[in-house]
Amino acid sequence: MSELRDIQPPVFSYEQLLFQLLNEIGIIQQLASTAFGRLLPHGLTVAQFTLLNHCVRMGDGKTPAQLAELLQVTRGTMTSTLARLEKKRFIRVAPDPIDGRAKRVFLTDDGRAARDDAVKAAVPLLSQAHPEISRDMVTGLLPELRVLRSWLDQNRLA
Amino acid sequence: MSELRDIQPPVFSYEQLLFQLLNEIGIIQQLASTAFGRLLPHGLTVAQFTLLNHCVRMGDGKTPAQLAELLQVTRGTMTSTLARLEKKRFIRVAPDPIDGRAKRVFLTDDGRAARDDAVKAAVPLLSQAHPEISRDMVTGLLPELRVLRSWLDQNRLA
DNA sequence: GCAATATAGTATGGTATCAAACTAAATGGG
DNA sequence: CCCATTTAGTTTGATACCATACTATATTGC
Repeated sequence: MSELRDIQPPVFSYEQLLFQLLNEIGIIQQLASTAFGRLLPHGLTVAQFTLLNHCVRMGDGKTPAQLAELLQVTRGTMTSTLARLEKKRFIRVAPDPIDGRAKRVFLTDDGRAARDDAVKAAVPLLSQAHPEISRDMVTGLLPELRVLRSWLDQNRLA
Repeated sequence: MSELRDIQPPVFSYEQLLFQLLNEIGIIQQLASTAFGRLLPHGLTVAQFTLLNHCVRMGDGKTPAQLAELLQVTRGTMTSTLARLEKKRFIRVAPDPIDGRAKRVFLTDDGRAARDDAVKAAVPLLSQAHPEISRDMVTGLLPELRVLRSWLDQNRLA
């Protein structure tokens, strides 16, 4: 049936495919983060949890500017998220003793506990994905998505 | 050097890996959509473009409820996006002749043109990803991410 | 030293988003 | 037929986010 002369050019251009990919990623993000947000305890939002989680896993004591950079949000957004977490007493913000412009962000015991609660609440949801989303699929996707993220990161097109 | 008894258990649990994956996806979404949003013409936002794009590609005349479902946002969000697009005269919203509760959403010529302009503006950005993000990588990722999206979609955990 | 520049953080205004509460219209079971 | 329930859409209040413009402190070049 199929002959050499029947080979068709790609139906989608590279740009169309990449656009579809980013679209798919956008919807996944939306679904995952609303589902996750719904089960977070202590009135935490996804953004707030992300910050607490970062401090637990990567260590606290960073400046707001560093956190904004690492979590890929603007400094204005970080100002707002930090203020909300501080009001909940989940973090403490202290002036930097050396640089008069800067501040330093520290976890409180309550913050650490809230983060642990949130992790506990999330595990059952994540577990449900198995076996439809296999471990191999996840480990296969991760490095490729890291390449994509890293490219976007470098070509910040700002 | 390496012996059978040296085989280690997985360093990360399935849940941790999946969480990392969703995290990566979240950051990619953030970076891509801010970059994309910056170059959209006619004061379009990503959400507004997404709606116009859907109407061009999948046909117009749908109800707000259908659009909300298809684009994975709440009806409240759709109400807001439709109002903004209507104010720009990029869509027209008409009452459904049969169902007195419903409305129908139609593209205007201006809306179609604005969407085309936006696509033209986006292509150079997407092209820049080549060859770091290969076509094969994109075509490889797409079906797997569709599986993930589809799982999230079905288990809406709502 | 000091003026120009860079960097840290904040404030403002606008869009997107959700959840929850609401109105109006359709549908279905006595 | 009518009341209860469902469905379509809107409104409100809150958070997140960006862009832009601003203040204050540091750094650098001369």
